[in-house]
Amino acid sequence: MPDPGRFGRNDLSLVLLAALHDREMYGYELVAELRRRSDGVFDLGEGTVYPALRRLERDGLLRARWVDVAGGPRRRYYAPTQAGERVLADGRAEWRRFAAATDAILGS
Amino acid sequence: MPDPGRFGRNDLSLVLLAALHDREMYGYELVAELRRRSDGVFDLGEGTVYPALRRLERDGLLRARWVDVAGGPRRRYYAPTQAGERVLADGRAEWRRFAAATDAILGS
DNA sequence: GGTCGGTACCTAGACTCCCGAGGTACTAGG
DNA sequence: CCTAGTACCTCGGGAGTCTAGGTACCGACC
Repeated sequence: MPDPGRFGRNDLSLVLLAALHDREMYGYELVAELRRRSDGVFDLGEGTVYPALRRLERDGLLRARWVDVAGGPRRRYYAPTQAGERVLADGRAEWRRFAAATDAILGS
Repeated sequence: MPDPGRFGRNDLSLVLLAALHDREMYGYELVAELRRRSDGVFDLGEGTVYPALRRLERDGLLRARWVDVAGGPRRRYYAPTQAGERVLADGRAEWRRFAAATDAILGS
């Protein structure tokens, strides 16, 4: 389980949970989707995303299923579990407080 | 030099630079000031802050000076260098893009 | 046929760095 | 004395990001 309260950590987990909350996706798709939706800011390597997805699965926050695709490699689709949804909700609140605090220090 | 563009990294460095941009401070004071200004969100241990300050100094982003105080331990005051101010300015822009991207994924 | 690029997954290792736990030293108060 | 406060520091663990690779299959191009 991600450790809220640490500094600037686990933002990626939270972003992944949020994206997968909106729509079930597989890793490779997720990378492209995050790049698109973030306007290029989140340009993540696969070596970042795949381990993160497996951690979230290991921690019971995502469930995964393999899907065979004709004419291409099989895909591993991820979606949040109930626990994942809870962590997401908490994480959203946490993020808002963190962002507000950072804004307060950085100035607008 | 902090590496902008990485995910959830070096946020602390940026916050420290910003706080010290507003006013020269020493480490112990900085911890209290960040806690105050962030409404308790940034409750950092000294084991977090002192090494971060030394890293920033090592990288030429902060300059430090010792100040003797009557009736108490001496203090090490920090202020951003010119390079530090540049990194701060870049970091502010970077933070805004990062926060906007995160908000875009998390939803409001 | 061979090569290239795209899709889709994965691991290993380096590196950063946050944080908890401890340690030093001096002051002031009970 | 002993505790609490000020003020600095280091060490080690552990988590997590990223670069750099590797596997495998497909289709297209020359």
